[in-house]
Amino acid sequence: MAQDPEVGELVDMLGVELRIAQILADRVFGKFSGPKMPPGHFTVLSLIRLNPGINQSALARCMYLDRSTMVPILDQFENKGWLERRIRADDRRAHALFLTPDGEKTLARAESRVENLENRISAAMGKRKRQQLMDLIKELQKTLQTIDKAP
Amino acid sequence: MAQDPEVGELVDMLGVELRIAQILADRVFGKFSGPKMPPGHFTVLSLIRLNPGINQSALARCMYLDRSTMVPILDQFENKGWLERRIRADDRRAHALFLTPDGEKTLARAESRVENLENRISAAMGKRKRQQLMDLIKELQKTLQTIDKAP
DNA sequence: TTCAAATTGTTGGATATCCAACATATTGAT
DNA sequence: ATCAATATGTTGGATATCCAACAATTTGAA
Repeated sequence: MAQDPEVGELVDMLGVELRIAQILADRVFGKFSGPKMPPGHFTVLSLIRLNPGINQSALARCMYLDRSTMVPILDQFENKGWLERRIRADDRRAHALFLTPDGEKTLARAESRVENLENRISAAMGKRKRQQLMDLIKELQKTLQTIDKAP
Repeated sequence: MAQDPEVGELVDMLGVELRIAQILADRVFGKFSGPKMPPGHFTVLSLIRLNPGINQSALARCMYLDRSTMVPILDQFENKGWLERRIRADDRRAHALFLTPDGEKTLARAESRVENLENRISAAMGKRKRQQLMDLIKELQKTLQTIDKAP
């Protein structure tokens, strides 16, 4: 069978390479975290633990997702008993989010697998390069936000 | 209003940052390429131009998408008159893909907008850093593939 | 104070993606 | 030469995501 062409040699776009890297990262992450914990879901739990009482809109904003996307994710988590939605006394529109002990436990388990994965990446690429990549991705994020705001 | 927390300071995961960078890249790309040309679509046209006669499965593989995902995209493009599917004489299962002159023109127009965007990124980050980022993303891709194959 | 504007969570409709299953066609092992 | 295994394109069902619209609530300006 003839080899497939490699997109990387054909198209010089950061967006294209980012997409492929993310597909691969999600795939590998799935194997490490078990099939029950997609990567976005892990982030949701982490953010709630680190910002107890955060509301749904703020959570969506800091993950760059739509408010409405968060609803079914949180429904699932509530059904599994991983979090609680409490209506805030000072703003009865908003739901304050808190992890339950079960949610904490689930997050902790997933977290150790994630660390395991990041360690393997560090081992393969070198800690220094991994950090360099992380820094450059964040710089790209800032650059893109600037371009986005200034049309 | 209180500021939203920043996910970057809370979770140290390449996958999370990749996802955010890609969301921002897609958003900015949309403004540059017009609403009619999502980023994945641009890649499809590029790949067909650079590999005339490529079949749908090979195209999907080198974009890391499922075969079935390609079908509606190619349907759209065929309806717009941007490409042709020709059944191959030597393998009557496969459809060989070719751009029409209209497809070539559409791709060329999108391409110049993409270059424009990549140039703005280079200008903001510096050519050198942009290239460094590109190289590191590709290295991460290879690393993830290695980890994926060796469980 | 009042009332228009903005915010929050939600629903419904659209699109993109995956996976499993299928018919057709090709390949390869025996 | 046969026939099981594989590859191709497609469909249908599931999930994730976006956007637009909505009711309830809060905020802010006149």
